[in-house]
Amino acid sequence: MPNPPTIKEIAKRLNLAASTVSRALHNHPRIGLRTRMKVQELARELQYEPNQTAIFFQQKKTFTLGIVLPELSEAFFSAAISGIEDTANKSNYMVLLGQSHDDTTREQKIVEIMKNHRVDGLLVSLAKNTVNYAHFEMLRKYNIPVVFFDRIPNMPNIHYVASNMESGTIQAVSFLLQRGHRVIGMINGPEKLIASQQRTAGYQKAMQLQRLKYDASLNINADLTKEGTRNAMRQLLAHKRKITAIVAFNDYVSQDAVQYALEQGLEINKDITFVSYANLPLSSYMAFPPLASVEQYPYLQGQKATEILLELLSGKLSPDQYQQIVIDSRLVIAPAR
Amino acid sequence: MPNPPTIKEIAKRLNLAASTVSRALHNHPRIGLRTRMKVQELARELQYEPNQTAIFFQQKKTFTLGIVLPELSEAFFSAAISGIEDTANKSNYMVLLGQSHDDTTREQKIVEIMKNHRVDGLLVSLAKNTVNYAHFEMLRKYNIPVVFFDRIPNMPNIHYVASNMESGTIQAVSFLLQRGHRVIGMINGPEKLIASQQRTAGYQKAMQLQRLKYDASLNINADLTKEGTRNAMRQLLAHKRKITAIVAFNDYVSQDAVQYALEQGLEINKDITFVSYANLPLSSYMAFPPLASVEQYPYLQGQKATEILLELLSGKLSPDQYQQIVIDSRLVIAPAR
DNA sequence: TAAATTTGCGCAACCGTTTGTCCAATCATT
DNA sequence: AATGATTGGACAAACGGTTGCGCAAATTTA
Repeated sequence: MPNPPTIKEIAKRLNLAASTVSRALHNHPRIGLRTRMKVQELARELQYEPNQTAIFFQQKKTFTLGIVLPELSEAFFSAAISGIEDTANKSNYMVLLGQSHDDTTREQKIVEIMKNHRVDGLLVSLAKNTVNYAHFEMLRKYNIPVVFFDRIPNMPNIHYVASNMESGTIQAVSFLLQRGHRVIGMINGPEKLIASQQRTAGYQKAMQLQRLKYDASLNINADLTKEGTRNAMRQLLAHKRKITAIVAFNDYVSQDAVQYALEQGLEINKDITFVSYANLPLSSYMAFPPLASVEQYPYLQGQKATEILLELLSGKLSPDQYQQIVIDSRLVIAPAR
Repeated sequence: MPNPPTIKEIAKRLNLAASTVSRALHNHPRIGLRTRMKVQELARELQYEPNQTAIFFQQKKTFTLGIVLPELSEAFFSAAISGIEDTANKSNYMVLLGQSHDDTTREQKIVEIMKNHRVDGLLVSLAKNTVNYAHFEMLRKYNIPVVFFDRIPNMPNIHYVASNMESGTIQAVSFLLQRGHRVIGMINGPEKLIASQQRTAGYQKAMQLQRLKYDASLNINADLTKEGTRNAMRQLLAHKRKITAIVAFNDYVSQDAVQYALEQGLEINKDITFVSYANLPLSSYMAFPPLASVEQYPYLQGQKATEILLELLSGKLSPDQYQQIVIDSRLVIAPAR
């Protein structure tokens, strides 16, 4: 009811200067033990709480991190944000959220609002179609550091954390080869995507490791839609060589592919085996989960990205020491069930 | 590079008082048109942006809403937060996020930090085990309004939005009755949960509508763990009456139950049929998705809750006009596949 | 033409906290 | 005992913007 107690209030009651009270509360050595105790006691008694907005204003700092990402309903991002939040909280930072819903315009607007809210820094995973990065460049002028994660811009001089699909893909293909599969199809993503290129590279290298020939016609670029996946499957199943295993771009694609295979009368894990990349946490509930899955460590990515941002903010890292962390993906074999 | 322009800066250049500039920028009628124009032009030229932290401080308002919920990786909540965010953004509010991970201690800490960050209001869905509400009561002292959603406290005089499981349950059971099922099992949640009681009530009413007798021994309270579900299934399948359909507490429970049924050699949708409550967006990828599912409208709940909070903040709603919105759940029949 | 209004803007206080500087009193040094 | 060093605290400005009030000039009214 009465206004929340302020430092001035405490100062007045104790016949001290506000500055003294402030210092006393911060255990400043220049303040005598006796007054320090008196101040702290009264503060406790009055349930004094520093007014953060005043501090933010005064310090030009809000202890708030802005997060811009496409879509929380995607498991990858909801895991990533947990990593972000946990890490931020440890350093007493809060997390301001904005979903772009994969819309560049929304993304721009969110960045603008967050800038106005004076977030100390930004963690960003790009909207699918964002190709113009002006709204991020602009932040340099305001000295707001940005760390990108997972979906990173094609731009030099940025901080980012991303996962490299190559390592996981090598492992995935090797896993299949080891199990005797020789003709392995790949339902890949759009060709321009770095993630697709990495998958291709992984496929090639895995074959090379076994001194086997890489057959590009087994590697199909699809568009990640259900129809696109079905078309890719059609192609693959019609291939002159008999395909016994398929590496799918992600779990969604994998499921669509499985469905198609079932329709064609194939028996999963017998006639044809699937390996995928983990986007889903619920694979244990899926009808035919992939036999193995490439883990991309979303939590870890969020964590790393946040750590970098925090170091940037604390000055431990200078803004032009561009951090570009690549987290190797890794194959995880599904537990038998 | 030079510090961002301030009102004072503009005032100095134009030989005006800061107050005049401020009013000019706000189109205050007492400021002459000519000076108003001059000010606005220079502001544009200098790319003046009001310092929000200064405004927050001065106005004692942050245009920030705190969201406390258990777990974003649960589809229900990630949908809810979309509703929250979209609604908040429309009114130029930002959203500060905190996950309790279903831990009451974390929940308390988050609320504390958010209070210190001076959020204008809070949207809360309780951690599973929270039974003490002191950390929310405390907010009244600070005049921070709270609107609960979905997981609401058992406490009078609060604002909340929740869904009523009764209506959906009536529809679910009726759906099964209509399809000829006469002995319908229910795997319910913990007895104390309001949501469980609503399910029971719905079950009873649906039977009553058809002048059928409600058999309590068909309605099992389980604990939502996999093991609990399996025990419930054991009981149900051992029931003296032959159960042909089951209403499961949610999709997770449903899947565990399906798994058990399969192990027992039952054929899904023939020997036994499942109906559930939608927590998962991915039912289309599940092996045996429930035949129908009760929709709880998470997006809508988030939206409604936010609207109430915003009205509370704008004064359109007085804090003691307790809003208690119940959204009826509704059965959604799964598309054939 | 004098009085009453209106118009347009400046002054100053204020929001709560932090921090650089200055001053007085106390203490130690020689 | 005079000087210097240390201690403990006060003063005031600053962060950027808002707002109540006052006041002069311009305008209208009687």
